[in-house]
Amino acid sequence: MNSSAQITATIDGVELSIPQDSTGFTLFTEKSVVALRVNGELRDLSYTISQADTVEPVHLESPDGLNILRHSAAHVLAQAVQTLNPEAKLGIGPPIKDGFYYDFDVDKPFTPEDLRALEKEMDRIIRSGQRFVRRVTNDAEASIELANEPYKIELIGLKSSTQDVGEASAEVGAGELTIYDNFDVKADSVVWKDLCRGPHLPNTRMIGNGYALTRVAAAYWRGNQTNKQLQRIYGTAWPSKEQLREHQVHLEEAAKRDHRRIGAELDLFSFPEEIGSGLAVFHPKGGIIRKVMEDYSRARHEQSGYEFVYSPHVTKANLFETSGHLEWYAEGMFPPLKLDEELDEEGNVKRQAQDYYLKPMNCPFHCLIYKSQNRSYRDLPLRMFEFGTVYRYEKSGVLHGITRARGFTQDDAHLYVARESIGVELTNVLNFVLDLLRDYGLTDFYLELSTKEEGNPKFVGSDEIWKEATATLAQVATDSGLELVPDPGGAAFYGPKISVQAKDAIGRTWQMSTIQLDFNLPERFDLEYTAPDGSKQRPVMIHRALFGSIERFFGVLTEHYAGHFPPWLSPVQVVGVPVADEFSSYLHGIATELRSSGVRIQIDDSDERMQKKIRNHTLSRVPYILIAGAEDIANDAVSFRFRDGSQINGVPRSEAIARILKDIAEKIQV
RNA sequence: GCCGACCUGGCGCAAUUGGUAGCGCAUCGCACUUGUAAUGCGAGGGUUAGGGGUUCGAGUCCCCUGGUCGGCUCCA
Repeated sequence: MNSSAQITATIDGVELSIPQDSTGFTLFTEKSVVALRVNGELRDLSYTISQADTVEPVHLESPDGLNILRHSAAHVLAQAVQTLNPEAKLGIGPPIKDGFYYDFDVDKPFTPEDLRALEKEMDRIIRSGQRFVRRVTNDAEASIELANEPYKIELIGLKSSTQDVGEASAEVGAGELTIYDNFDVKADSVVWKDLCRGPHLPNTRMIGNGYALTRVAAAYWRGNQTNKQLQRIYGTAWPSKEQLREHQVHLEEAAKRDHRRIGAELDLFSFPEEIGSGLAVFHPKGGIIRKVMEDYSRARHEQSGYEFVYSPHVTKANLFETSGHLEWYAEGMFPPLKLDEELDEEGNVKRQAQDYYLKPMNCPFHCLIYKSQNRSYRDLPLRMFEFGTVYRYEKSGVLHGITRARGFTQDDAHLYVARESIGVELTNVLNFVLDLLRDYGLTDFYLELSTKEEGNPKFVGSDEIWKEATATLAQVATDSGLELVPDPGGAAFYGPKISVQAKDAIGRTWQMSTIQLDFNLPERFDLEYTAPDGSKQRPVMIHRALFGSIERFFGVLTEHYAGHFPPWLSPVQVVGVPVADEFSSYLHGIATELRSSGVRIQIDDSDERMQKKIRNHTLSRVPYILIAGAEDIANDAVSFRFRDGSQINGVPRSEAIARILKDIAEKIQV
């Protein structure tokens, strides 16, 4: 056998001489390599290496590898759908976090039974070991070949017109237009094909059994509300069945922590249908948690130089005309109340109605407070804080328990600062925010910096001030030492912002606090202060919410702790369980002592058995159960039982009391 | 707002092809007086989210309204 000509390429970081017809298959024989990265581009394993290429293997377990796995699974799903329903038209089918989806235009929506049938068909396709074969085509040929796929034709058109194809980049992305053929070796023929940029796994068999179809939902074609709705099937896919199972366990864990479920279980809050969608009432237990949160927040704000203000829930339209909300936020507001209209006998308007609106935001009110007197540079920074209840007419489909509601209370503050002190003030605010979040038990953060989109005329304020403010925000963020993720173009039209993203106990990320600069409202309200040189200057406003909304933060904490609130937040901090009735007066004595220090303690002297009491109070997440019987009393002691079932027996009474008080005071989780 | 699924005593669930609402927990009463996750017995409680329709008959079928859930879109 002749040795073929050699070429030189960098393979996995090493420069090697390799046969000139080398492909990923010949270079990497480990089964875990599913694709290649050639000169930075993802390629199929079958890609032929050229002279001077830099080639790296893509392992199945890597982020790229997982995406390829999931993308290939999406293809198999689409093939299964068209096998079972040849009339189904293909939309797009990209990989997403943990899985994939594929959109279809079908006459009848899919049912859960359809999903089971589709999984069966997918299994068959996977087991049949079809090869994914890449084929380069062109607009004209592809259009003929895919004449029955109107959505794909549209994508081809978009690609050639170089429009932004958004999520559809998985199908037609940059570069050549390609089709992937599914080649069935046994049948010796192409059994299915899809317009796709690739790359794919070499073979359907590699998808294995670590996948599942999860749900169906409608989705607008190309994400545009004015387009037709397609039926979307979501799936999840993993390198192994075990990893799939792990993922499912994680979802179950998340479901167990769902604040809507825990809120009902622990009797924290509810959404009575009589009140209306997205409007919650807090029950006594939820009320305690909320009050403690608010009290602590107030105390901290007080220490940090904030002044407390209050504003009404309704206002005449005029205020929101000045602020601009009616111009650009009207659809997020409840419709106006029309007041004081008077008609004469003929029904003609004698006196025109006044429109009043429920406030969707507090800032305009605070601007009026600012304006209530002439301000000096000596007054700045002026920090106004309010637990301001706002009402927003969220679309019915977006409501989600207490984290996305129609009425909620923001821990809102507006800081009016001189331009030159923005940096100092922002640093203070960010430190304040992080410090307070840590007190509530969130410790894992990163920051997101949302900046102006260059060249977009919607942004108000001079380039100069944007530049300066953005640089200041970036500096402050960098100084915090936290990871900073840029969000270019994500700024509001009126100013850049930093948002704090917090990870919860099971690794989910929640957007928490936002710190937002505003060049717009000071302008609209014509806010001024007198500078040392006697000139009138315009302050900059910083909007800042720490919890975002108390309700939302409450929901996040509920999920973070899975209802096991730390003692300082627990509605009932201690329950005393006597072994028998005769011991309850001893526990009442301890309760009196604890209660005088503000501890929320109850003695359960109902006539249930003590085992039952322990079960009940454990299920209701009481941090400390104090048990006392003859033994304990003899030693002037008490026995602790914790939520996890662990216990410490015979703790001297004074020690027990000291421990409880200390844990509460230091906000320790138990 | 759009698509789909769903709504049965306080909570979680059940009720063959439409045949006239059951269970567990919780609640109340009685007994038991207990050492670490459910003591026993008994009782009360729903006309099936609200309204309309089809039918001899509707929790089951159809329509409208409200609400919930999963997505889409939205969350300056």
